[in-house]
Amino acid sequence: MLDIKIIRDNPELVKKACADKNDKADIDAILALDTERRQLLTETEAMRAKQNKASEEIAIVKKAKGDASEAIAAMKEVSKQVGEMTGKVREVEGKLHQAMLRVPNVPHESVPVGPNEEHNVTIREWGKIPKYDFKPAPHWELGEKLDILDLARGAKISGSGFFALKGLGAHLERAMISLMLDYHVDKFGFTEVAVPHIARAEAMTGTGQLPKLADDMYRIESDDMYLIPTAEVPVTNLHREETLNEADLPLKYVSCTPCFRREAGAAGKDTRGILRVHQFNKVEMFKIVEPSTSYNELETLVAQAEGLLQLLNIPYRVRMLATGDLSFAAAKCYDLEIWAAGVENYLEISSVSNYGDFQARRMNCRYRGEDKKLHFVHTLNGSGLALPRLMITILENNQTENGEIIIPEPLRPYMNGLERIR
RNA sequence: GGAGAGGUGGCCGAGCGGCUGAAGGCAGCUGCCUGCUAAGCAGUUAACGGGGUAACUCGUUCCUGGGUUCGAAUCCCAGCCUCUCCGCCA
Repeated sequence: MLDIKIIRDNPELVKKACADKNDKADIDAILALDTERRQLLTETEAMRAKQNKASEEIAIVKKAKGDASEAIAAMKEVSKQVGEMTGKVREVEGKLHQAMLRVPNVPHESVPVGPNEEHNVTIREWGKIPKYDFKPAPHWELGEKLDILDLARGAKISGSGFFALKGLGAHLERAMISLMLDYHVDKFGFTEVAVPHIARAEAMTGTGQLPKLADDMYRIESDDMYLIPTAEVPVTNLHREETLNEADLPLKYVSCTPCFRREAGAAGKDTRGILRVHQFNKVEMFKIVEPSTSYNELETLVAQAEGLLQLLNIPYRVRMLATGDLSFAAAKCYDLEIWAAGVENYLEISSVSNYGDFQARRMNCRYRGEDKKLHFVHTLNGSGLALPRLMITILENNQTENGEIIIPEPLRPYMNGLERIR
Protein backbone atom coordinates (compact mmCIF):
# COMPACT_ATOMS: atom_id res chain seq x y z
CA MET A 1 0.00 0.00 0.00
CA LEU A 2 1.17 3.50 -0.73
CA ASP A 3 1.18 6.33 1.78
CA ILE A 4 -1.98 8.37 1.18
CA LYS A 5 0.20 11.46 1.60
CA ILE A 6 2.18 10.55 -1.51
CA ILE A 7 -1.03 10.28 -3.51
CA ARG A 8 -2.30 13.51 -2.01
CA ASP A 9 0.90 15.49 -2.54
CA ASN A 10 2.07 13.91 -5.77
CA PRO A 11 -0.85 12.46 -7.70
CA GLU A 12 0.86 12.79 -11.07
CA LEU A 13 3.72 10.55 -9.97
CA VAL A 14 1.29 7.86 -8.88
CA LYS A 15 -0.82 8.18 -12.01
CA LYS A 16 2.27 7.75 -14.16
CA ALA A 17 3.26 4.70 -12.13
CA CYS A 18 -0.17 3.15 -12.77
CA ALA A 19 0.02 3.93 -16.47
CA ASP A 20 3.54 2.49 -16.71
CA LYS A 21 2.40 -0.66 -14.94
CA ASN A 22 -0.71 -1.03 -17.13
CA ASP A 23 -2.80 -0.66 -14.01
CA LYS A 24 -6.24 0.92 -14.06
CA ALA A 25 -6.37 2.13 -10.46
CA ASP A 26 -8.50 5.28 -10.27
CA ILE A 27 -6.33 7.83 -8.50
CA ASP A 28 -8.80 10.70 -8.95
CA ALA A 29 -11.46 8.67 -7.18
CA ILE A 30 -9.06 8.14 -4.31
CA LEU A 31 -8.30 11.84 -4.09
CA ALA A 32 -12.01 12.62 -4.00
CA LEU A 33 -12.61 10.03 -1.26
CA ASP A 34 -9.67 11.39 0.71
CA THR A 35 -11.07 14.92 0.58
CA GLU A 36 -14.52 13.70 1.51
CA ARG A 37 -13.12 11.70 4.38
CA ARG A 38 -11.27 14.64 5.84
CA GLN A 39 -14.28 16.91 5.58
CA LEU A 40 -16.51 14.40 7.31
CA LEU A 41 -13.86 13.72 9.89
CA THR A 42 -13.42 17.34 10.86
CA GLU A 43 -17.17 17.72 11.26
CA THR A 44 -17.59 14.49 13.19
CA GLU A 45 -14.71 15.15 15.52
CA ALA A 46 -16.02 18.58 16.43
CA MET A 47 -19.33 16.95 17.33
CA ARG A 48 -17.55 14.26 19.30
CA ALA A 49 -15.58 16.85 21.24
CA LYS A 50 -18.85 18.52 22.21
CA GLN A 51 -20.31 15.20 23.25
CA ASN A 52 -17.28 14.33 25.38
CA LYS A 53 -17.46 17.68 27.14
CA ALA A 54 -21.14 17.26 27.89
CA SER A 55 -20.55 13.76 29.17
CA GLU A 56 -18.01 15.01 31.64
CA GLU A 57 -20.43 17.62 32.89
CA ILE A 58 -23.14 15.04 33.35
CA ALA A 59 -20.69 12.93 35.31
CA ILE A 60 -19.91 15.85 37.63
CA VAL A 61 -23.59 16.59 38.23
CA LYS A 62 -24.33 12.91 38.89
CA LYS A 63 -21.45 12.68 41.30
CA ALA A 64 -22.90 15.58 43.27
CA LYS A 65 -26.20 13.68 43.26
CA GLY A 66 -27.77 16.38 41.10
CA ASP A 67 -30.41 15.94 38.44
CA ALA A 68 -28.97 15.62 34.95
CA SER A 69 -32.01 14.33 33.18
CA GLU A 70 -32.41 17.44 31.07
CA ALA A 71 -28.80 17.32 29.84
CA ILE A 72 -29.13 13.61 29.16
CA ALA A 73 -32.25 14.13 27.12
CA ALA A 74 -30.46 16.81 25.10
CA MET A 75 -27.46 14.58 24.54
CA LYS A 76 -29.64 11.83 23.22
CA GLU A 77 -30.12 13.79 20.00
CA VAL A 78 -26.42 14.66 19.73
CA SER A 79 -25.53 11.04 20.26
CA LYS A 80 -27.79 10.04 17.42
CA GLN A 81 -26.18 12.56 15.10
CA VAL A 82 -22.69 11.46 16.06
CA GLY A 83 -23.72 7.91 15.29
CA GLU A 84 -24.96 8.86 11.86
CA MET A 85 -21.86 10.89 11.08
CA THR A 86 -19.57 8.11 12.25
CA GLY A 87 -21.38 5.71 9.95
CA LYS A 88 -20.74 8.01 7.02
CA VAL A 89 -17.08 8.40 7.91
CA ARG A 90 -16.69 4.64 8.16
CA GLU A 91 -18.30 4.10 4.83
CA VAL A 92 -15.99 6.56 3.12
CA GLU A 93 -12.96 5.20 4.97
CA GLY A 94 -13.86 1.69 3.92
CA LYS A 95 -14.16 2.68 0.29
CA LEU A 96 -10.91 4.58 0.47
CA HIS A 97 -9.10 1.67 2.07
CA GLN A 98 -10.36 -0.80 -0.52
CA ALA A 99 -9.31 1.54 -3.30
CA MET A 100 -5.88 2.03 -1.72
CA LEU A 101 -5.32 -1.72 -1.57
CA ARG A 102 -5.67 -1.81 -5.34
CA VAL A 103 -3.09 0.86 -6.12
CA PRO A 104 0.14 -0.75 -7.33
CA ASN A 105 3.57 0.07 -5.97
CA VAL A 106 5.49 2.84 -7.71
CA PRO A 107 8.44 1.52 -9.77
CA HIS A 108 11.91 2.64 -8.74
CA GLU A 109 13.43 5.36 -10.90
CA SER A 110 16.03 2.93 -12.26
CA VAL A 111 13.36 0.67 -13.78
CA PRO A 112 13.03 0.91 -17.58
CA VAL A 113 9.66 2.23 -18.69
CA GLY A 114 7.80 0.05 -21.15
CA PRO A 115 4.43 -1.65 -21.55
CA ASN A 116 5.55 -5.30 -21.63
CA GLU A 117 8.31 -7.86 -21.32
CA GLU A 118 9.80 -6.84 -24.66
CA HIS A 119 11.14 -3.81 -22.84
CA ASN A 120 12.96 -5.82 -20.19
CA VAL A 121 16.68 -5.18 -20.26
CA THR A 122 19.38 -7.82 -20.15
CA ILE A 123 21.84 -6.74 -17.49
CA ARG A 124 24.39 -9.54 -17.84
CA GLU A 125 24.85 -13.06 -19.09
CA TRP A 126 26.81 -15.95 -17.68
CA GLY A 127 27.98 -19.28 -19.06
CA LYS A 128 28.04 -20.79 -22.51
CA ILE A 129 25.04 -22.29 -24.19
CA PRO A 130 25.99 -25.95 -24.51
CA LYS A 131 26.41 -27.57 -27.94
CA TYR A 132 25.53 -31.17 -28.70
CA ASP A 133 26.34 -33.40 -31.64
CA PHE A 134 22.87 -34.89 -31.37
CA LYS A 135 19.44 -33.34 -30.96
CA PRO A 136 18.83 -32.80 -27.23
CA ALA A 137 15.54 -34.25 -26.08
CA PRO A 138 13.01 -32.24 -24.07
CA HIS A 139 12.65 -33.14 -20.40
CA TRP A 140 9.28 -34.85 -20.79
CA GLU A 141 10.83 -37.40 -23.12
CA LEU A 142 13.89 -37.90 -20.93
CA GLY A 143 11.82 -38.09 -17.78
CA GLU A 144 9.32 -40.61 -19.10
CA LYS A 145 12.01 -42.79 -20.62
CA LEU A 146 14.03 -42.90 -17.39
CA ASP A 147 10.81 -43.44 -15.44
CA ILE A 148 11.53 -40.53 -13.11
CA LEU A 149 8.75 -38.17 -14.26
CA ASP A 150 5.13 -39.25 -14.60
CA LEU A 151 2.91 -36.65 -16.19
CA ALA A 152 0.01 -38.93 -17.06
CA ARG A 153 -0.48 -40.23 -13.55
CA GLY A 154 -0.10 -36.76 -12.08
CA ALA A 155 -2.93 -35.66 -14.32
CA LYS A 156 -4.97 -38.73 -13.37
CA ILE A 157 -4.91 -37.64 -9.75
CA SER A 158 -5.37 -33.89 -10.08
CA GLY A 159 -5.79 -32.93 -13.72
CA SER A 160 -3.46 -31.39 -16.24
CA GLY A 161 -0.77 -29.22 -14.78
CA PHE A 162 0.05 -31.69 -12.03
CA PHE A 163 2.89 -34.18 -12.15
CA ALA A 164 4.58 -36.88 -10.16
CA LEU A 165 8.28 -37.47 -9.68
CA LYS A 166 9.42 -41.00 -9.13
CA GLY A 167 12.48 -42.85 -7.91
CA LEU A 168 15.66 -40.95 -8.76
CA GLY A 169 13.53 -38.07 -10.08
CA ALA A 170 12.03 -37.51 -6.64
CA HIS A 171 15.44 -38.05 -5.08
CA LEU A 172 17.04 -35.56 -7.45
CA GLU A 173 14.52 -32.91 -6.46
CA ARG A 174 15.19 -33.57 -2.80
CA ALA A 175 18.93 -33.27 -3.47
CA MET A 176 18.44 -29.93 -5.20
CA ILE A 177 16.37 -28.62 -2.29
CA SER A 178 18.97 -29.70 0.26
CA LEU A 179 21.82 -28.24 -1.75
CA MET A 180 20.06 -24.90 -2.08
CA LEU A 181 18.96 -24.64 1.54
CA ASP A 182 22.46 -25.50 2.75
CA TYR A 183 23.88 -22.92 0.37
CA HIS A 184 21.72 -20.10 1.72
CA VAL A 185 22.15 -21.08 5.35
CA ASP A 186 25.85 -21.95 5.37
CA LYS A 187 27.20 -19.39 2.92
CA PHE A 188 24.90 -16.42 3.59
CA GLY A 189 23.69 -16.87 7.13
CA PHE A 190 20.02 -17.17 6.25
CA THR A 191 17.70 -18.77 8.77
CA GLU A 192 15.74 -21.72 7.44
CA VAL A 193 12.05 -21.65 8.31
CA ALA A 194 9.26 -24.16 7.79
CA VAL A 195 5.94 -22.38 7.57
CA PRO A 196 2.23 -23.06 6.99
CA HIS A 197 1.16 -23.68 3.40
CA ILE A 198 -2.35 -22.44 3.93
CA ALA A 199 -2.94 -18.82 4.85
CA ARG A 200 -5.72 -16.48 5.84
CA ALA A 201 -6.99 -13.55 3.83
CA GLU A 202 -5.16 -11.11 6.15
CA ALA A 203 -1.83 -12.67 5.28
CA MET A 204 -2.65 -12.65 1.58
CA THR A 205 -3.57 -8.98 1.83
CA GLY A 206 -0.36 -8.24 3.72
CA THR A 207 1.87 -9.34 0.86
CA GLY A 208 -0.40 -7.96 -1.85
CA GLN A 209 -1.99 -11.11 -3.34
CA LEU A 210 -5.39 -9.92 -2.20
CA PRO A 211 -7.59 -8.34 -3.26
CA LYS A 212 -6.27 -8.06 -6.82
CA LEU A 213 -4.96 -11.54 -7.51
CA ALA A 214 -7.72 -13.61 -5.90
CA ASP A 215 -8.42 -15.52 -9.10
CA ASP A 216 -4.87 -16.83 -9.29
CA MET A 217 -5.11 -18.67 -6.01
CA TYR A 218 -6.73 -21.84 -4.75
CA ARG A 219 -9.22 -21.07 -2.03
CA ILE A 220 -10.51 -23.45 0.61
CA GLU A 221 -14.09 -22.40 0.89
CA SER A 222 -15.05 -24.27 4.06
CA ASP A 223 -12.47 -22.39 6.10
CA ASP A 224 -11.97 -19.28 3.99
CA MET A 225 -8.26 -19.95 3.59
CA TYR A 226 -5.93 -19.91 0.62
CA LEU A 227 -3.20 -22.25 -0.56
CA ILE A 228 -0.05 -20.20 -0.74
CA PRO A 229 1.14 -19.26 -4.24
CA THR A 230 4.66 -18.70 -2.89
CA ALA A 231 6.56 -18.92 0.40
CA GLU A 232 6.70 -15.15 0.25
CA VAL A 233 3.23 -15.06 1.82
CA PRO A 234 3.83 -16.98 5.06
CA VAL A 235 7.46 -15.92 5.46
CA THR A 236 6.87 -12.20 4.96
CA ASN A 237 3.88 -12.40 7.27
CA LEU A 238 5.97 -13.87 10.06
CA HIS A 239 6.48 -10.30 11.20
CA ARG A 240 3.08 -8.85 10.42
CA GLU A 241 1.88 -6.38 13.10
CA GLU A 242 5.30 -6.36 14.73
CA THR A 243 7.76 -3.71 15.80
CA LEU A 244 11.35 -4.77 15.21
CA ASN A 245 14.57 -3.36 16.60
CA GLU A 246 16.87 -1.66 14.15
CA ALA A 247 19.74 -3.70 15.61
CA ASP A 248 17.99 -6.91 14.51
CA LEU A 249 17.90 -5.86 10.86
CA PRO A 250 18.42 -7.24 8.35
CA LEU A 251 16.39 -10.38 8.97
CA LYS A 252 17.19 -13.11 6.46
CA TYR A 253 15.08 -16.20 5.93
CA VAL A 254 14.98 -19.08 3.50
CA SER A 255 12.16 -21.54 3.14
CA CYS A 256 11.17 -24.36 0.81
CA THR A 257 7.45 -24.71 0.27
CA PRO A 258 5.06 -25.97 -2.33
CA CYS A 259 3.49 -23.22 -4.42
CA PHE A 260 -0.08 -23.49 -5.66
CA ARG A 261 -1.16 -21.49 -8.67
CA ARG A 262 -4.33 -21.69 -10.68
CA GLU A 263 -2.63 -20.03 -13.65
CA ALA A 264 -6.07 -18.81 -14.60
CA GLY A 265 -4.83 -16.39 -17.23
CA ALA A 266 -2.21 -18.67 -18.68
CA ALA A 267 -4.31 -21.36 -20.36
CA GLY A 268 -2.56 -22.85 -23.35
CA LYS A 269 0.82 -21.34 -22.52
CA ASP A 270 3.84 -23.58 -21.92
CA THR A 271 1.69 -26.66 -21.64
CA ARG A 272 4.31 -29.29 -22.35
CA GLY A 273 6.03 -31.18 -19.58
CA ILE A 274 6.51 -29.30 -16.34
CA LEU A 275 7.14 -25.88 -17.81
CA ARG A 276 4.07 -24.41 -16.13
CA VAL A 277 2.29 -26.37 -13.41
CA HIS A 278 -0.31 -25.80 -10.71
CA GLN A 279 1.82 -27.12 -7.87
CA PHE A 280 5.58 -26.96 -7.53
CA ASN A 281 8.25 -26.64 -4.89
CA LYS A 282 10.34 -23.55 -4.56
CA VAL A 283 13.16 -22.42 -2.31
CA GLU A 284 12.57 -18.77 -1.49
CA MET A 285 14.99 -16.23 -0.08
CA PHE A 286 13.65 -13.40 1.97
CA LYS A 287 14.92 -10.26 3.71
CA ILE A 288 13.55 -7.52 5.95
CA VAL A 289 15.90 -4.55 5.85
CA GLU A 290 16.46 -0.97 6.93
CA PRO A 291 15.06 1.21 4.09
CA SER A 292 18.23 2.99 3.03
CA THR A 293 19.90 -0.36 2.31
CA SER A 294 17.19 -2.08 0.32
CA TYR A 295 18.45 -1.46 -3.20
CA ASN A 296 21.92 -2.69 -2.27
CA GLU A 297 20.31 -5.69 -0.62
CA LEU A 298 18.44 -6.35 -3.85
CA GLU A 299 21.72 -6.58 -5.76
CA THR A 300 23.27 -8.98 -3.27
CA LEU A 301 20.13 -11.09 -3.31
CA VAL A 302 20.30 -11.43 -7.08
CA ALA A 303 23.97 -12.34 -6.85
CA GLN A 304 23.07 -14.97 -4.26
CA ALA A 305 20.61 -16.63 -6.64
CA GLU A 306 23.13 -16.38 -9.47
CA GLY A 307 25.70 -18.17 -7.34
CA LEU A 308 23.51 -21.27 -7.34
CA LEU A 309 23.28 -21.28 -11.12
CA GLN A 310 27.03 -20.89 -11.39
CA LEU A 311 27.52 -23.71 -8.92
CA LEU A 312 25.38 -25.95 -11.11
CA ASN A 313 27.00 -24.59 -14.27
CA ILE A 314 23.74 -23.43 -15.84
CA PRO A 315 23.97 -20.65 -18.43
CA TYR A 316 21.72 -17.75 -17.57
CA ARG A 317 20.95 -14.12 -18.12
CA VAL A 318 19.79 -11.44 -15.71
CA ARG A 319 16.92 -9.29 -16.88
CA MET A 320 15.68 -6.11 -15.28
CA LEU A 321 11.92 -6.01 -15.68
CA ALA A 322 10.34 -3.05 -17.41
CA THR A 323 7.50 -1.27 -15.63
CA GLY A 324 4.83 -3.11 -17.65
CA ASP A 325 6.17 -6.52 -16.61
CA LEU A 326 6.69 -5.60 -12.97
CA SER A 327 4.33 -7.22 -10.49
CA PHE A 328 1.70 -5.28 -8.56
CA ALA A 329 3.64 -5.00 -5.31
CA ALA A 330 7.21 -4.72 -6.63
CA ALA A 331 9.23 -1.52 -6.98
CA LYS A 332 12.06 -3.23 -8.84
CA CYS A 333 12.63 -6.77 -9.99
CA TYR A 334 15.27 -8.89 -11.68
CA ASP A 335 14.42 -12.14 -13.40
CA LEU A 336 16.97 -14.88 -13.86
CA GLU A 337 16.45 -16.84 -17.04
CA ILE A 338 18.23 -20.11 -17.65
CA TRP A 339 18.94 -21.85 -20.91
CA ALA A 340 17.27 -25.21 -21.34
CA ALA A 341 18.76 -27.23 -24.20
CA GLY A 342 15.80 -29.50 -24.93
CA VAL A 343 13.07 -26.90 -25.23
CA GLU A 344 15.69 -24.54 -26.67
CA ASN A 345 14.56 -21.58 -24.72
CA TYR A 346 15.28 -19.34 -21.77
CA LEU A 347 13.13 -20.15 -18.76
CA GLU A 348 12.35 -17.82 -15.87
CA ILE A 349 13.69 -19.56 -12.83
CA SER A 350 13.91 -16.75 -10.34
CA SER A 351 12.31 -13.42 -9.66
CA VAL A 352 14.11 -11.21 -7.18
CA SER A 353 12.18 -8.15 -6.03
CA ASN A 354 12.38 -5.17 -3.76
CA TYR A 355 8.97 -4.12 -2.46
CA GLY A 356 10.16 -1.06 -0.61
CA ASP A 357 7.71 -0.30 2.20
CA PHE A 358 4.70 -1.42 0.14
CA GLN A 359 4.21 -4.74 1.93
CA ALA A 360 5.40 -3.37 5.28
CA ARG A 361 2.64 -0.76 5.18
CA ARG A 362 0.01 -3.40 4.44
CA MET A 363 1.34 -5.65 7.16
CA ASN A 364 2.10 -2.87 9.61
CA CYS A 365 5.64 -4.08 10.14
CA ARG A 366 7.84 -1.35 11.55
CA TYR A 367 11.14 -0.91 13.33
CA ARG A 368 12.31 1.56 15.94
CA GLY A 369 15.17 3.54 14.50
CA GLU A 370 18.09 5.17 16.22
CA ASP A 371 15.99 8.33 16.23
CA LYS A 372 13.59 6.43 18.57
CA LYS A 373 10.83 6.75 16.00
CA LEU A 374 8.90 4.07 14.18
CA HIS A 375 9.50 3.52 10.49
CA PHE A 376 8.28 0.96 8.01
CA VAL A 377 10.80 -1.69 7.01
CA HIS A 378 11.57 -2.65 3.44
CA THR A 379 10.94 -6.21 2.27
CA LEU A 380 12.63 -8.21 -0.46
CA ASN A 381 12.37 -11.72 -1.72
CA GLY A 382 13.63 -13.90 -4.51
CA SER A 383 13.49 -17.46 -5.70
CA GLY A 384 16.55 -19.44 -4.93
CA LEU A 385 15.33 -21.39 -6.90
CA ALA A 386 12.13 -22.83 -8.35
CA LEU A 387 12.39 -26.60 -8.65
CA PRO A 388 10.56 -27.70 -11.83
CA ARG A 389 12.47 -25.45 -14.17
CA LEU A 390 15.71 -26.31 -12.44
CA MET A 391 14.81 -29.95 -12.96
CA ILE A 392 14.05 -29.28 -16.63
CA THR A 393 17.41 -27.64 -17.18
CA ILE A 394 19.40 -30.20 -15.30
CA LEU A 395 17.80 -33.03 -17.26
CA GLU A 396 18.00 -31.34 -20.63
CA ASN A 397 21.46 -29.75 -20.35
CA ASN A 398 23.17 -32.77 -18.85
CA GLN A 399 21.76 -35.46 -21.11
CA THR A 400 23.86 -37.86 -23.11
CA GLU A 401 23.11 -39.16 -26.59
CA ASN A 402 21.62 -42.35 -25.20
CA GLY A 403 19.30 -40.46 -22.87
CA GLU A 404 21.19 -40.71 -19.60
CA ILE A 405 21.56 -37.79 -17.22
CA ILE A 406 24.93 -36.80 -15.79
CA ILE A 407 24.30 -35.48 -12.30
CA PRO A 408 26.11 -32.18 -11.63
CA GLU A 409 29.00 -32.58 -9.22
CA PRO A 410 27.56 -30.49 -6.32
CA LEU A 411 24.40 -32.61 -6.20
CA ARG A 412 26.19 -35.96 -5.96
CA PRO A 413 26.88 -35.80 -2.21
CA TYR A 414 23.12 -35.48 -1.78
CA MET A 415 22.52 -38.57 -3.95
CA ASN A 416 24.82 -41.04 -2.27
CA GLY A 417 27.55 -40.22 -4.75
CA LEU A 418 25.48 -41.22 -7.77
CA GLU A 419 26.95 -39.87 -11.04
CA ARG A 420 24.34 -40.79 -13.59
CA ILE A 421 20.67 -41.51 -13.93
CA ARG A 422 20.24 -44.21 -16.50
C1' G B 1 -15.28 -32.08 18.82
C1' G B 2 -17.01 -31.29 24.50
C1' A B 3 -16.20 -28.35 29.34
C1' G B 4 -13.84 -24.29 31.67
C1' A B 5 -10.34 -19.81 32.22
C1' G B 6 -8.36 -15.71 29.93
C1' G B 7 -6.77 -11.75 26.15
C1' U B 8 -5.20 -4.16 29.20
C1' G B 9 0.79 0.37 27.19
C1' G B 10 8.09 -2.12 25.50
C1' C B 11 7.21 -6.03 29.53
C1' C B 12 4.50 -7.52 34.30
C1' G B 13 -0.02 -6.15 36.35
C1' A B 14 -4.66 -3.27 38.75
C1' G B 15 -9.06 -1.57 37.13
C1' C B 16 -17.61 -0.31 41.45
C1' G B 17 -20.61 2.09 33.60
C1' G B 18 -18.68 8.63 34.48
C1' C B 19 -11.41 13.45 34.52
C1' U B 20 -8.85 5.96 33.64
C1' G B 21 -5.07 6.93 27.90
C1' A B 22 -5.58 3.94 31.80
C1' A B 23 -3.08 2.85 39.27
C1' G B 24 1.38 0.21 40.71
C1' G B 25 5.95 -2.26 39.32
C1' C B 26 9.95 -3.27 35.76
C1' A B 27 12.62 -1.38 31.64
C1' G B 28 13.98 3.37 28.98
C1' C B 29 15.10 8.63 29.00
C1' U B 30 16.29 13.53 31.75
C1' G B 31 17.98 16.01 35.87
C1' C B 32 19.84 16.13 41.07
C1' C B 33 22.79 13.91 44.45
C1' U B 34 26.23 10.48 45.94
C1' G B 35 31.61 7.31 45.84
C1' C B 36 31.77 0.72 48.87
C1' U B 37 30.54 -2.16 43.78
C1' A B 38 26.22 1.82 40.82
C1' A B 39 22.28 3.10 44.87
C1' G B 40 18.86 7.02 46.37
C1' C B 41 15.49 11.16 45.05
C1' A B 42 12.57 13.99 41.46
C1' G B 43 10.64 14.32 36.71
C1' U B 44 9.56 12.02 32.13
C1' U B 45 8.45 8.10 28.24
C1' A B 46 2.24 5.19 23.42
C1' A B 47 0.45 4.69 18.47
C1' C B 48 -2.57 6.35 14.62
C1' G B 49 -5.64 10.14 12.32
C1' G B 50 -7.68 15.49 11.65
C1' G B 51 -6.63 20.96 12.07
C1' G B 52 -2.44 24.60 12.56
C1' U B 53 3.93 27.70 9.79
C1' A B 54 4.36 26.62 14.94
C1' A B 55 3.58 26.36 20.21
C1' C B 56 -0.51 23.53 20.33
C1' U B 57 -5.21 21.39 19.81
C1' C B 58 -9.14 17.83 18.75
C1' G B 59 -10.42 12.75 17.81
C1' U B 60 -9.63 7.34 17.88
C1' U B 61 -7.33 3.19 20.14
C1' C B 62 -7.58 -1.48 26.73
C1' C B 63 -7.73 -8.75 20.85
C1' U B 64 -11.39 -7.81 16.42
C1' G B 65 -16.39 -6.60 14.82
C1' G B 66 -21.35 -5.51 16.24
C1' G B 67 -24.94 -3.99 20.25
C1' U B 68 -26.97 -1.56 24.97
C1' U B 69 -26.20 3.61 27.12
C1' C B 70 -26.23 10.69 27.50
C1' G B 71 -21.50 8.02 28.57
C1' A B 72 -18.20 1.36 27.83
C1' A B 73 -11.49 -1.21 29.26
C1' U B 74 -15.79 -2.13 32.48
C1' C B 75 -22.51 -4.85 30.46
C1' C B 76 -24.54 -8.11 26.04
C1' C B 77 -23.69 -10.93 21.24
C1' A B 78 -20.41 -12.96 17.44
C1' G B 79 -15.48 -14.00 15.83
C1' C B 80 -10.07 -14.72 16.46
C1' C B 81 -6.18 -16.26 19.63
C1' U B 82 -3.90 -18.45 24.24
C1' C B 83 -4.10 -21.82 28.46
C1' U B 84 -6.27 -26.22 31.40
C1' C B 85 -9.14 -30.80 31.43
C1' C B 86 -11.77 -34.66 28.41
C1' G B 87 -12.39 -37.04 23.62
C1' C B 88 -10.16 -38.15 18.81
C1' C B 89 -5.69 -38.67 16.11
C1' A B 90 -0.32 -38.78 12.49
